[in-house]
Amino acid sequence: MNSKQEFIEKLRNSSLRPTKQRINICEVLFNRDKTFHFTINDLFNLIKDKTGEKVSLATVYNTVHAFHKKGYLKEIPINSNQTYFDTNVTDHHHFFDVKEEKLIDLKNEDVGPIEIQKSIPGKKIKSVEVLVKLED
Amino acid sequence: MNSKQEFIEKLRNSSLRPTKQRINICEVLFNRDKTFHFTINDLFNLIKDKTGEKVSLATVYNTVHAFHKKGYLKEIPINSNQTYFDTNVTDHHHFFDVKEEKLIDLKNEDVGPIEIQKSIPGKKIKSVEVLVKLED
DNA sequence: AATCTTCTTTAGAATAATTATAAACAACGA
DNA sequence: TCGTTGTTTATAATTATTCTAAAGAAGATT
Repeated sequence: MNSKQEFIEKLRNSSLRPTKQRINICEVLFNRDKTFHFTINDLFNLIKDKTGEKVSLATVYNTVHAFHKKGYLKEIPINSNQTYFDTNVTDHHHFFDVKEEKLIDLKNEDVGPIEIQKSIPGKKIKSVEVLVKLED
Repeated sequence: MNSKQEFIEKLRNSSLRPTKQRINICEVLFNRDKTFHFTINDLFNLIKDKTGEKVSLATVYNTVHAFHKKGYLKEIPINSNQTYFDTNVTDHHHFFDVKEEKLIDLKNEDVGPIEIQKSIPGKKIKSVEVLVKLED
């Protein structure tokens, strides 16, 4: 359980002023035990449901992008009509249940080490992500 | 170099009638030595440039989706505003140069074998894709 | 070849996710 | 408290993709 104080710190670290709206967003994002996979639309709806207060869609977009930039959220590469984010920002991979359109975390130890034996001059590796698509 | 006859076969295999437009699309997609990574918009513009004939955007979408469904094209999971496809439908992975927004093929042997040591009851693995993001 | 049926193409409209705008408002520091 | 700067919001704009319905082309049948 995170406290409001922690959210305020997180926001300040992200150079964001701790406003009522942003704290509500944090409440939904970070006040949980398990990792949370979501689309902006999921989040937008959950804020209304969980806090009883509405935050404008534009603010949800802005805040999520700011957190993403600061590394408090991870963007998951999937081809979907919506962009998925993850509150688990550690190095890890995903299952994607194509039918249910649901993401499931894969712990790093669930996937053997991945060795990339090719390099591109002048470029370095920023991230290595595995997406395992699931079907019935 | 593929011939028009091969395109016609490909189309028939996909339950598509070989029309002038679709053959032009094939010309741009499959008449090449190297693998081709593209967005619908790339393809749309290339058709005009390479064949001198315009094909409507709707037809490009329809045909690409039909080929994708039949396995003649692969969709690459990336978070981008546009969907990327690949003419290389063999099992392989990708570099994505974030700055240039460009894809580069990774041969399967460039990436060690990937072992997934977790399973979800009732689901089976459809695909395993590695995306390596590159930065400067 | 003429005809009929079915599939295809097309322009344009509709949809949906995301981003931009600019005015009202809130947080912060002096 | 006041002034500055950052923030929220509704709404408009943008962009990728899908839908629609009418005109046209392909394939089968005679």
